[in-house]
Amino acid sequence: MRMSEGVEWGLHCCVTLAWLEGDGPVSTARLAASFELPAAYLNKRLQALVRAGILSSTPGARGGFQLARPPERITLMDVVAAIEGTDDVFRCTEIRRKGAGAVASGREFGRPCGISTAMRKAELAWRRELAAQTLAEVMAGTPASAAERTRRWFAAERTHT
Amino acid sequence: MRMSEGVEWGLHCCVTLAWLEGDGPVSTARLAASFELPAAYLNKRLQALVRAGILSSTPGARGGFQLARPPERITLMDVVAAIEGTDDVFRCTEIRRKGAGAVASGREFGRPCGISTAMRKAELAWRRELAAQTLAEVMAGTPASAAERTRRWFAAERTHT
DNA sequence: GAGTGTATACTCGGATAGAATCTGTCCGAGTAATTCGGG
DNA sequence: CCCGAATTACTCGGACAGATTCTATCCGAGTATACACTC
Repeated sequence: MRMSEGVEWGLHCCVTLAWLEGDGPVSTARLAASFELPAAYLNKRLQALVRAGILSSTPGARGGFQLARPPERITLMDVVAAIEGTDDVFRCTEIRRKGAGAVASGREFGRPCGISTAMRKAELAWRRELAAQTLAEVMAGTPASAAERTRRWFAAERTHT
Repeated sequence: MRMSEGVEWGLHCCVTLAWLEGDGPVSTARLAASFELPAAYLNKRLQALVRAGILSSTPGARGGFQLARPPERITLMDVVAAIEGTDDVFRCTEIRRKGAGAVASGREFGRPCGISTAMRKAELAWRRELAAQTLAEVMAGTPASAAERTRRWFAAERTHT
């Protein structure tokens, strides 16, 4: 079980877009170049973030992506849900009803099985923790030099293109 | 991202083995039949639980699997770790060092990136919750009729084979 | 200089292909209980 | 009745195949800007 790489990409791109706020939209190609990622594939993930309302995209020349709302109002849960989907990680397939359980009175299965609820409980703790952390808080924990360097890199890119 | 079905299988098998404690080892074939699962594949997962020290296996005729320790001392985390492995779900690939970050002073990357630590924090909450729940507690939440029915099913199997 | 048409630079979405992982099957080797045959 | 060999019923582990998901690429369509060209 592993989380898609797209989550890491999406989070880093959101942080970058936050640092570049006010410079107008940033194209997929430049974002991809800044992390050495495949542009077409990254674009698919950014589109998912747009559908989730985290980014906004502007088509046409000098178009691209920018944050749809301030980083204080974007949680890690938002980004993970947008890219990984909202399905439970543990999916109960109700094997308790098969075989030995097939002869049981249907009434016994009125409530979800204890295993399913226990797993869900742990998963909710994970989601709660993700929802408690905003992009702004994560950004606050990174050195200012990184933000500054990123801004310079994109400014340079813009001129010599 | 989804958890392997083997976790559900493993948990249900552990609960069943706990209910059948004292009846001696239970073979893969009978466990598989009781949930209508493919025996050979289930066996692989049970082996993983043995390697993790959760189950013990006895080879030879009338062999099979049984719990290696009481269900009070088996947590959901134990079972998940045995089957899914102990790798982090979110794996940081350090894309911050690529492209725009390549020119940065190496000193800036002394600490892990904020995104990585934030994701890890959420994951630890998940693991903590899994480790807090024992198999015995999960069993306590299931109706006694299910335990009784399971015991009867296995007793019947044993006689007419 | 204003208006128009064309080129350009993007996003968007689908189709598709390759790689990795998950699920499932099969077989040979090892081990212990059971059964059978000979003394 | 006892001992030993063959049979049986399991686990263990690897090799392998199919299905699903992840990663990646490509292309056509739509849209907005920039540029050039005409009047």
